[in-house]
Amino acid sequence: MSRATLKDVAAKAGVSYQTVSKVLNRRAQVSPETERRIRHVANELNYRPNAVAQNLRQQSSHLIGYAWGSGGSKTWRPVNNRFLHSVVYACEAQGYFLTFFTTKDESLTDIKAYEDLYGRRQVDGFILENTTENDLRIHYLLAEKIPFVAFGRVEEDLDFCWVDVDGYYGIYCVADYLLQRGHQRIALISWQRGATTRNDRERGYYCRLQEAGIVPDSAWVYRGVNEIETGARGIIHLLSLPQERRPTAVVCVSDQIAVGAMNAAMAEGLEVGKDIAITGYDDINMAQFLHPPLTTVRQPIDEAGELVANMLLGQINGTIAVPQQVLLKPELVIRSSA
Amino acid sequence: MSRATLKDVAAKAGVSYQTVSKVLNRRAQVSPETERRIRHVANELNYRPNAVAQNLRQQSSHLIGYAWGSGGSKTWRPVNNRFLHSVVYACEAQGYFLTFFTTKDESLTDIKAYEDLYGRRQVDGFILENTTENDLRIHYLLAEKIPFVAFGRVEEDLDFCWVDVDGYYGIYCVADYLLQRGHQRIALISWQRGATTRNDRERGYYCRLQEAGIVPDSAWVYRGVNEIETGARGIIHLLSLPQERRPTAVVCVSDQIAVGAMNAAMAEGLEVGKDIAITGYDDINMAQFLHPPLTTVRQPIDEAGELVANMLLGQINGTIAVPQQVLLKPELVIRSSA
DNA sequence: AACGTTCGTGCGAACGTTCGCCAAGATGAG
DNA sequence: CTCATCTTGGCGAACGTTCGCACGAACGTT
Repeated sequence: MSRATLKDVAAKAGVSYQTVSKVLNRRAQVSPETERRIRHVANELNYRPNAVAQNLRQQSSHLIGYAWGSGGSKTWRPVNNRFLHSVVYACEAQGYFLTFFTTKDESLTDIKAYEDLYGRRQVDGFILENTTENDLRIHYLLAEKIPFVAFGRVEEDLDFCWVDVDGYYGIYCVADYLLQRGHQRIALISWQRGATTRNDRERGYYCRLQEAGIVPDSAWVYRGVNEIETGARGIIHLLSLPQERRPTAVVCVSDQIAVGAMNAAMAEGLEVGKDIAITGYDDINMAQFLHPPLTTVRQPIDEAGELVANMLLGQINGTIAVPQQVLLKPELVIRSSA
Repeated sequence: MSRATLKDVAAKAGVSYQTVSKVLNRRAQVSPETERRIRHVANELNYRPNAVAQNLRQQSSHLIGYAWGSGGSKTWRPVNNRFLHSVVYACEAQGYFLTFFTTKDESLTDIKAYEDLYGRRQVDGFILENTTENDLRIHYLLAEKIPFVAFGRVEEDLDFCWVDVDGYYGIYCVADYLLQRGHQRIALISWQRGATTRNDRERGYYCRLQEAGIVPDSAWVYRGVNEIETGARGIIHLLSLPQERRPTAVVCVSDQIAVGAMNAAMAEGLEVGKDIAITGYDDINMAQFLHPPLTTVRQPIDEAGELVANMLLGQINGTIAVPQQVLLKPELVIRSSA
């Protein structure tokens, strides 16, 4: 049960409870004998400091907020498992925990939730994800000087803490690799929305092609939502082009899209990796088990999560200078789909 | 900033701070005039009760613990997004939040983490997932009378709170459907491990076949880990059987396995849904976008999450009698793969 | 006019910590 | 033998709430 409090320990050890506190926090000189006795009793009673009381005293909840968007209870946005796990792990190492909260709108920009949580001191800071252009949250949190770190920068000229992965570089590498493999007509299946990330990755494509002296056919770029079907539709569209304009390689901005593209290409009788090259982005678990295994881009997600967490905790504890920004480089993973 | 406390509001409204508290908690008769004044000032100062102080006073952290297993920082187990979201949502409706913590071993049975968290009163209870036979956590939590609810029952004869989905019924329905469609030689690709869930689903298969007077060929059951490749290996194995023993339908215990099975079958030149029937279990997002769309079993995950959360909160608040057990029925989703 | 009742508030205490200051007793130097 | 210093530990206060009890005033009842 561990109902024992400082007073219980103190009573049994014959000292004042404040002394017990000091001993257990190693900030008191007491005689070795007393210390031994106190520790012994604490151990015997299985004493554990009450975290809530500590939090009150220390004016900190030791909790980090992370929004989980949803419109009503119905829809929800999947969270990035891998990222979150490394955040949780890093937080815990410093005595903090991550707590989820839901926002009314799916886009996470429901300011009231943030205001309330921080106003009530339920959390010491926030981790933002899925940031958008003109993100209300960023403006609000900056204005209120509430600690936060975003995973994903925005194009605006705001000076705040973020960690991001260089999508420009990732797609640039993909295009570079495809060019090296002799491809000349390279297509892109991208998103319609998702401003920052989208623009970033598309720039990687355009830049590398331009450097190679290739002017992309406007029909080579197909856009849709981030779903498997978009990949399939993209392929159908691309294969409908006349022979001489038809691409031999297709760059997809996500593995999900690539899966659809591969399926559709196979359905059209093409052998992926031979008749047509297809690449993805993210290196999802499934990527290596697909047929053929998918050439894709792996983001250093674990590292990103750890950085985000430590940056936020540093900010909260005042041990780092803010703002800080970190741009990580992703890595090309070559398999046989391209 | 919202630094205002009860005392600030009280001072400005010319009453004692305890009165402010009572008014705001609606548990005091005060004159309408005083109430109006207090509310006005509270609003003006943007007062929010300090959650940590409330928690200390109320002897409750209003936090629910949820373990995220990992061996070191490297590996991690994906969490069930859908389930978690509905848990978070239901908790929040009652003023509780969900917090993650990591356990040393992947199997989540690191008792120390639970002991410590509850001992320090950092959480009011736990939600268990991925329960195993002879689950140390269940034994420990029961013995210590720590509130918890498990998503997933175990076969042992322990009386605790759980919510589960009837895997027996799910697979039974699948087999039933396949029989109706005229299949006689029905195979099963299952897990090697995962005692309770596995046994449950397998029973559904065996029972329905037995009821139909079919004695399953022992070669019809293939087992492996829960990965795409297992499905592929299973199909290779099944197709290697002589014509008259070769199954015309394959029941997979997860969509992941089914994906592998479908890929392999297609690679062998079979048309899935026509030459061979393949079914999955889970109805993952991707299922409807596969080629052909996958016939599978959908679990009422949202409902399960909500039930788990409410059962736990009821237990914590002492408003429900424990233990309670709920077994939910899954639903067959017919598409064209079978 | 004396006496319960209800209403509207105030007040003390408690939840379990941490932190700084102060007081004995022991120790050493002059 | 006295005075400064160090060691050891006690004590009060504070963090921001909630809750029960008490108390004066107003009110209605005998």
